[in-house]
Amino acid sequence: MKTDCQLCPYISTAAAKLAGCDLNLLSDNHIVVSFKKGDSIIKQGTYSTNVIFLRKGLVKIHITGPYSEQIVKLAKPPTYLGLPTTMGDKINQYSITALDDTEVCFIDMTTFRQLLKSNDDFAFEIIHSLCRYEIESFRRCANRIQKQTRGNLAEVLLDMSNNIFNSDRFIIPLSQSEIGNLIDTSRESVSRMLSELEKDGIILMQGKHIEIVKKKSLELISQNG
Amino acid sequence: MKTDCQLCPYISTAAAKLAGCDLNLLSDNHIVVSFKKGDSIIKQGTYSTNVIFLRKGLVKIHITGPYSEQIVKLAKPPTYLGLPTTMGDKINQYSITALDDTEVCFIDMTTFRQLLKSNDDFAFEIIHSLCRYEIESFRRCANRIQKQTRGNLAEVLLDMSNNIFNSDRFIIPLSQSEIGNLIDTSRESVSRMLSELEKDGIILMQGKHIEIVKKKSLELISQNG
DNA sequence: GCCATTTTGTGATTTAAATCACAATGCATA
DNA sequence: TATGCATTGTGATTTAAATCACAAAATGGC
Repeated sequence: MKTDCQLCPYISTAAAKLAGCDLNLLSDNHIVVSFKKGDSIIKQGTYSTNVIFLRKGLVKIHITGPYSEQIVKLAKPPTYLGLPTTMGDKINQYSITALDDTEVCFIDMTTFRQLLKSNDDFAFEIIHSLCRYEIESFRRCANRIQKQTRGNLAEVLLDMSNNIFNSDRFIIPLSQSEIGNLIDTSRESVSRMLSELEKDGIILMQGKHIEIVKKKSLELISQNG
Repeated sequence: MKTDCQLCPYISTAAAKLAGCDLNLLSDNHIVVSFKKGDSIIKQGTYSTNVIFLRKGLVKIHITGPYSEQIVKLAKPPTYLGLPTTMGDKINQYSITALDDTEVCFIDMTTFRQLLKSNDDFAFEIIHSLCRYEIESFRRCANRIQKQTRGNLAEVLLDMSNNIFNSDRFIIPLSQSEIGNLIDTSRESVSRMLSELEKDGIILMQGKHIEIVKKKSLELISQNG
């Protein structure tokens, strides 16, 4: 399905810098695709010539580690995905899987490069966001390594609440195994710690439904360990 | 000290894409500065309006974590440093410290942006390298988390041998505490494991001088442990 | 060359969290 | 609605590695 990018409510900061014919070029050279929860959007090791723009939904980025699959981070709209792949050797260096019903634009790489060439502001925005990702990833790594499991779990819950769902009540989009994988701990530990948090009245859980009751306490745990 | 970038033996892949007057612009708007081992090149939290090009030497990038200073990675020439800072809010988001006598170019941010504008290939090279950094950082994080200490230590030694010094004999540019910090383990564990590796005849150590004797074994440990 | 400071080596003890084991619950779909 | 598979909860045990404690070396400045 082609769409007119002029009218797109999900248009990215970078694409917003594109005017007239550049935007038409983008309109003419992309396809919107829907994915259902659990669907694989890109798969590590496969070939790709598209940049992906995540316009709606939620995804996880995961990579094959020395022993097992490792979730690197969650990504929410609006964001470009798969840039490293298309810029480099065209082989996907990581996988992206939908955690929820998701819509993405597949943008032809040649088009994308053309836009970078013809529009400095667009290029600058892309560089800007890549730089932000780098800092985020430094920070995330330092946190995960230095904090204990309790702190990391608290941080993930806060991240979901503050940045992804913008609400204190939401449905956790990951299984406990996946959370464990994301914060580098075992499924059992996640289970135990969620129980503890509930026992302490900090959160309320009902299946995957969660409510953060004492956000301040959770923030303290996130900061102190 | 200003230098003519035309003649620079350390010119970056990106800058190599610049022709004539663009290269003169770069020549006129940068300063080469030398740092001695241990000197701080940029310090987290301070203000900066320069991009840094690492032309000679070796540096560590480190960030203030929730508990302690964390070494994120080592960087060797040729590479740009501090891009995220200058692209974003101008406050350094991490520190860079020389591990050896080092030479860097301070490039004025306005100049750098101008080059990005006027030369697509330059911009594309920058984007390309930022993408590579992102993938590397995903990979590094997955490795550190999944491997046990032995494996991570082996990997760092191999990285130094293969990518930094291009030799099986070199002088370790970090203290054991710093290595511990880099691979997320304690100083004592690093000491113990280096001793073990030596006892097993895999490496030979004399102070900070190290020789990798059985590289194959070290690679096996890096992969499996 | 001497002294202070930093770095390293190694044993003993503690600890956070993994792993194992198994039951219970939820969920999807045939 | 029944059947099977994936997810979750919780106790018991094991384990890798941190921490503590102290001595020995090495390094650097004066």
